[in-house]
Parts: sequence; structure tokens; C-alpha cells
Amino acid sequence: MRIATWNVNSITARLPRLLAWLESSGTDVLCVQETKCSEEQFPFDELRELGYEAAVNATGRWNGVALISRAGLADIVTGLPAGPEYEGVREPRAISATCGPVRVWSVYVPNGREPEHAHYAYKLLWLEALKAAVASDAAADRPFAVMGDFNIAPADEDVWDRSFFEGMTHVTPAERAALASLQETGLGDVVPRPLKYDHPFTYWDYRQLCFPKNRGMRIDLVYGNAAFSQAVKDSYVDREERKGKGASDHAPVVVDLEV
DNA sequence: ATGGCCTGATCTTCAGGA
Repeated sequence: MRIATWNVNSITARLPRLLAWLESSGTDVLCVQETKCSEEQFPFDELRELGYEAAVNATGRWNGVALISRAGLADIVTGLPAGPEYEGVREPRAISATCGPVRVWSVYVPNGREPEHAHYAYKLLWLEALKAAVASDAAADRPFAVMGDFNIAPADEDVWDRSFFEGMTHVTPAERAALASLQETGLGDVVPRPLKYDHPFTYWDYRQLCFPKNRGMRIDLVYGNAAFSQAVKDSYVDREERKGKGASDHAPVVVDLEV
């Protein structure tokens, strides 16, 4: 089974590339983030024509997550149970389902904006709620993973220049501590291999030639429990999908499982 | 080759992304 996660930065703008990539990569289950559409606007029909069904948690122009699967889609949970609100809104940032032998969450962790911003405190609260939501499945025998855009670089080598990010979100000790806390549930970082260069960055800013210069970050992560991690046969960042016109600023992270 | 931001809506200007 091939399972992947990809922040598409608008599923509407990305639809031609998304459909082509699903076919060319042969992905069975895709965790999507930043759909940036309402559920009414979600391209269910186009996906169905390729043999995929979808479960969606999306409300409009911001955020939005989905699971796209041709391996089953059962026991769907929309949103984090007891997930925090931001400015009175429970934003669409998580969805989970069972896809054949695997249970999976697609998550879009809040950005945080700046360490002093209310959004940053919200980010840490959101990660606490995520830990509570996944603890039971993480400890179970069934292959289970939390996959998505975590908006956190786990270590200094996961950003192109540590000094560039001084004082910024994505690299603060509190955010990294939240990731470490999540791992206490029994989840481990499934680190993909890069297809080029020496580090598996997953995001490159659109601006200032960041991609050609490989000024990237590894913030799209896969956290699997023991059964999931043992089933991993290969994992890589498909940087080819970051190339050319109409690309997302994130590349898909692909995981091949023997289940 | 990979190329100096992109997206959708409040739509010609802006918030948000990270």
C-alpha cells in the first residue's frame, strides 16, 4: 500500500496536478491539507472518476483537510475531539479514518504566526488535543499514523539555515517539546529519504528562488506507531512535484507499506 | 534542470502562509 501526505495549497488550484499525481504515483491513500475550499466545492466527482472516495473537513477559504482513498474509508472522525477554538471557531484541521488495514489522521497544525501571538498559544493547545486524540490508536496493534503539515521542524537540520529562523515559529523549544510529547504515545518519526541533496525537506517558500537554492524545511511529517513503522518498506519526498508551473509550495511525502 | 510568491475573496488589495 502506498500512503502519502501533501499540503496542496488549494485543492481547486492544484486539481490538475493532484489528479495526474494520484495516477502517476499510484497512491492508495492521500492525506491532504490546505484544501482552501468548502465541502460543496470539494472535487468529489473528479476523484471518483479515478476510483477514489474522499472524506473532507473543510469550511471555506482557509485551512481544510481531507482523506482521499481507494483502499476504503471507514469510521470517519471529523476534527479533533475537544480540539481548541481560535477566535471562537473550531477550524477544520484534522480528519481521520480507517483505510483498509491502516488507521490514519490527516492534520494541518496551526502555523503559530509569531511566538508572542495568540495563534502560537493556540498551536500548542492544538497539539495537546492531538496527543489526547491519538493516544489510544497509537498504543494499539493496528498500523496507525498521524500524517500532515505539522508546521514544526523537528530538529535544526530540518531547516536550511538555523540562524535564519532565530526567534521564529516552527523551531522553538516549546513546539519541539510538543512533538516529543506526541511521541510518548508510541509514535515515531518516519523520516523519508530525499530524492536529491542530503536532507528530506518538504517545503520551499515560493519566494526568492528558495526551491532552486534548496532553501527548504522539513515540516510535513509522518508519525507512525510500532505496527506502522515496522510495515514501512520505503519513504521519500517527491520533490519532482514541487517543480514547474502550478506547483504547491509543499512536496508530497510518500510511504510504502507492506501490509 | 528547478528559476526573483501564491491563493481566494472582502476581488485591483488584502490576509495568511512560514
